[in-house]
Amino acid sequence: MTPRDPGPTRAAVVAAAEELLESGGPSAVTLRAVGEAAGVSRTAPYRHFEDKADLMQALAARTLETLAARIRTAAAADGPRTPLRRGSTAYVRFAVEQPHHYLLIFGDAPLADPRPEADDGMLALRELVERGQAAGELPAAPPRELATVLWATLHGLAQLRLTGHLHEPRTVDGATGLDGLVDLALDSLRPT
Amino acid sequence: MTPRDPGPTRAAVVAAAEELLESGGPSAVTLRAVGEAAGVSRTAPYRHFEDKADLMQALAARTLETLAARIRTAAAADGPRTPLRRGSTAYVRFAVEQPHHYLLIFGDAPLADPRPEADDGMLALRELVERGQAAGELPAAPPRELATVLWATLHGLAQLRLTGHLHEPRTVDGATGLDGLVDLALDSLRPT
DNA sequence: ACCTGAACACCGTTCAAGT
DNA sequence: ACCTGAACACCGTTCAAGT
Repeated sequence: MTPRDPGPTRAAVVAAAEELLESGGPSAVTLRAVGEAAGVSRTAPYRHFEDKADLMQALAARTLETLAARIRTAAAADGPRTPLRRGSTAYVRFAVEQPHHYLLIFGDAPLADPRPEADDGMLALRELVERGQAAGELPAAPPRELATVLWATLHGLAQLRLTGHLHEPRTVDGATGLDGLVDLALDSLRPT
Repeated sequence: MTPRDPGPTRAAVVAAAEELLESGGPSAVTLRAVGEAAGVSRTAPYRHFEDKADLMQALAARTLETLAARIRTAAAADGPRTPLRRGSTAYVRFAVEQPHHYLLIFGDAPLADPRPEADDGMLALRELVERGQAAGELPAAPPRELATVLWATLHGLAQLRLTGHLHEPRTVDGATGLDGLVDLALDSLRPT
């Protein structure tokens, strides 16, 4: 709580940025607003982050971990559907629930650091694919490439929806909206 | 050529914005730069467009038409591959060739007008799907939803690539990079 | 009707100065 | 080492004034 050592200020800055992003979207995250919400001046963040992009990347790293955890938790849960289907649904649901955070990690803005971890952070999807292949749910294509195709499909559905290009998907096969499209995509991916 | 009637100025503004977008990306498209490049003041565009978003939407509409034409032209061409595969490849190639224009129409920025034409502008993809179904290349799912899934996959591959999240896709089955992933996606979509 | 120049309310970032 | 306040170079947009 004491604003002396670097820890609290840095944590307060990150927390302020995260809250502003969630409540007001990316345009609400200005260093002026962040400083005010964190109780410091608008230039104080420069002592803890190189620039604004560096601060946003710290948020992105946290979000990426949360997304991977959601996928793995959903895949590990019980239920009539397969782990592949539960994990895929969890992906698009996370995007819809946290649109600004999702677009922060996979939106247009080129993250300063094109770190491979981001892709390998999508290792959770690779796990889903390998389980799906073992269960005979998916074609016997190279897992890495097949995971990329699955990622692209889930991301495409989510991003088009969040950006307003895909308006209110209709009910498909009893499932509603995006979930139904995810199921349709997985139904269409047949094993060899 | 005479800068008297509204036509030339408006056309010059659009042309200037288009050139700036292609050469310098979205951050280079400022009304000041547009005005200078068009030979008018920076506030002159306000006589022809409501605001900057309105100007960008005029560019987006043109780009959308170009993309649809590319898909249809590729599908109508001759070659060993099917129309579905040629059209799908043409989609991602357009995105890679014109990254800024592609992200203008399907990127994060919510177009002011969430017009249904954008989706129906993707009617070209719907046509591909219906031809693919008739040829026994695709599952017998509802064409509208299947076209959405195809769109999401192609868009996902393109957008992740353009934003740097998908770096240099490896060679897949002899085809290179993104084209190989498009082929893999279509290979995995099996008819019932 | 179209255009201009100054002005306004914002940004991110830099830097000399303080503790 | 950390923080501050003023300053700089940008934005989009508005508006009174000109032709």
